[in-house]
Amino acid sequence: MKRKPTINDVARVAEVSNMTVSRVVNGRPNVTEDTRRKVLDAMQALGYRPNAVAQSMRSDRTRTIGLLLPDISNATNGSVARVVSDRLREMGYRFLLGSTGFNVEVELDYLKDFQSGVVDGMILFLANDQDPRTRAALSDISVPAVLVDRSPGIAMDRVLSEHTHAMTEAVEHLIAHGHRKIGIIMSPNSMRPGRKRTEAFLETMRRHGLPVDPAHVVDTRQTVEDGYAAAIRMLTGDRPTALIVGANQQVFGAVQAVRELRLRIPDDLSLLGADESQASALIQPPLTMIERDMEAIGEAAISTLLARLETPAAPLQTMTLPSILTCRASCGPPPLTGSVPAGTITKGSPSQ
Amino acid sequence: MKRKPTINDVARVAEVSNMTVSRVVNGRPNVTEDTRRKVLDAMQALGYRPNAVAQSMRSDRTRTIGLLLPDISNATNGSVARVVSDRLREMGYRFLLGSTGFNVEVELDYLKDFQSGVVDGMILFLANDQDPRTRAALSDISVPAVLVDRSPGIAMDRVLSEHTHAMTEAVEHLIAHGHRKIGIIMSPNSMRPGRKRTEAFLETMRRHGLPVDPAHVVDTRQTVEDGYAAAIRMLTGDRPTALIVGANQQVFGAVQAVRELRLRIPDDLSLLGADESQASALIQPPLTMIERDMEAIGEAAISTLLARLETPAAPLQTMTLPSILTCRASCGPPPLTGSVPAGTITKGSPSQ
DNA sequence: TGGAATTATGTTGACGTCAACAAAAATTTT
DNA sequence: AAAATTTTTGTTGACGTCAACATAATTCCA
Repeated sequence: MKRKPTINDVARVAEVSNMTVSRVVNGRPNVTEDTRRKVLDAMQALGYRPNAVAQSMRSDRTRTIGLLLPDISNATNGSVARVVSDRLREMGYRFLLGSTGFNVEVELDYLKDFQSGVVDGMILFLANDQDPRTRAALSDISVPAVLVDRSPGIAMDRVLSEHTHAMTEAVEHLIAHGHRKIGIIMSPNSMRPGRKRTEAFLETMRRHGLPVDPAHVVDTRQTVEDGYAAAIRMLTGDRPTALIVGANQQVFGAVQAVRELRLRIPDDLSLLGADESQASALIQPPLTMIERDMEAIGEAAISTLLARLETPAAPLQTMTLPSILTCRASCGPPPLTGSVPAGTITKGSPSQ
Repeated sequence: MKRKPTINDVARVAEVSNMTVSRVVNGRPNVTEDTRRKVLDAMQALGYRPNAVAQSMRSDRTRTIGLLLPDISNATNGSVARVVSDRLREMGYRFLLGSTGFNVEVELDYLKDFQSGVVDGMILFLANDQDPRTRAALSDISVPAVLVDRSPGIAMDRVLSEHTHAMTEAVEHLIAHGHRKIGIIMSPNSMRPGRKRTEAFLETMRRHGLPVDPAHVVDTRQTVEDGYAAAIRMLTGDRPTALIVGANQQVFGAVQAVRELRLRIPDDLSLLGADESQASALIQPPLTMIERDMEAIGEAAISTLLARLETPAAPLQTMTLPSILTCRASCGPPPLTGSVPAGTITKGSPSQ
């Protein structure tokens, strides 16, 4: 593994100046076919590759984008990463990844690091858009950045998901099935999806005059384990007849909890999930879910960012992408026995 | 978003030389507490961050590692990426990701790109270790690299999985249950796991004197769709009584196929999967699987690579990590009716 | 207190590339 | 064939940092 040849080495071998080599490398005009040949031969002979670091140094552009995600091992994040990777490669960009583990300190580290000149721009799926340190870091950022589904109240380019409609529809779907006691497990308020979805849930329940047991509204970390623990707790004792699990990984934990408690879906419990598109193919019965197209979100983030790099002075942009409720087989009428209050009439359930 | 301050700007403000600033930044000794204070104040005031590109230029080290994976959206790859990300961050490295989509051309592009000085080393989960172009690219690589579970026959640092034992055990597990017609769906021979596992399958069947229907040995791309298609094809008509699905994503497709064909697991078909650790938690019944600790593999790759960076001249290293067969509930005796040839005696099935 | 030893700070140049300008060679024009 | 133009090639310096060396300031000890 010998020293890498530089443009000067090529120049020496080809018996031209380094500038001529540079012209050949960059496909500039005004080089004789003859000279070009000599240079290409020399490059070939030496196995020359332009040094990207030196190029970045000269041009002050790295052709690298940073992507910050809470957890790359999670398939939802993974599909974002894939589309980001693919699109960026097509556009001739490299791609620096940071998996923050939902940890604010780690996130702040990455935000700092990405401002040391290693990336031309960044796409941020933050773990927390409310922490004052994060907000401070965001407000004097020195590199173009696109925020994805977070709203820290700082003027930035953003790609948002619409959460309110879909959650409202989801809750009303359950209500239409006759549910009155509905529980929700959600990611923390420090993330926009959890915030918006919980808000929409509470608001919809309120509008329908349905009481919400505080013990049936849980926000917790976005992991299988926490989803499991929350579901176990909520489903033992005075349990709801329907459960909304609003964050991707948590769905898996909740399903596991339901199985262990020997509850049948949807006979004993209606389960309504969110975001984890693979789950629907795997879990029996297929889950009714609030879904969003993570790949489209990734694409939107990239095109927003690349547009920004192209036109730094353009006005800030916010794109909003929909969430949709996809009905499958995990929701039905509540069980007639058990915790349904006497006197309640189960309304005819709509076709699922 | 103003021009980024340089070390010289800090020097001017602090009324010292740039070298003094450099010393402060890098925590070098021989700086008066007084001067250090002045410099730190100036850095603070200007919001100075050292330019990583210039540092790389100077030191010829980027503190960045490249990771090449077939598909980052896949949870198995994702968990590798996570551990790589975490460990590298701890060690003060950045992390450049390439998701190749199982595409050799893309892979070659990345291999070239990663040799332009943007990374200090790379970890390679190649899509193909047999393609002559890939092998050529690997044999005159100019950056330290660790190959993960690939063996192109080129002397390199490697982290391998042991496949033969686990697959042999898996096949014998099925044989002990009484299966004689066993099918296998596997990733292509261009990847070591597919190669080794198929070999072990065939060898074990041979040793037990069991015939193998060529239509029951399929290798195909490592996707849900291809796993589904292969399973549908194999399970209609003269189907095996047990099916081994040896590549992670394919398992999901196969399960879907089994459900659509209304086959019960394990009553109608024994199913034995591999690698997809999350599947066991999600799929009912829990699948008996050949498993390996992808995080350990990721850790091993990193420590091998970092050791190489530390000691470039050390002898090449190969680490081998185990696969283990974990029995759950998806394998049982073959159905008595149907395709079991007359006269065959089903042997007592061992406790699963 | 003066000179040696130590500590603090500064100056120069190089990493590899390429823009900007400069010079040389080839081509066209008159 | 000399001048003007165009095309090809070359030279210099700067991007930001820091090692190596150089110098200035301080401390130490006889």
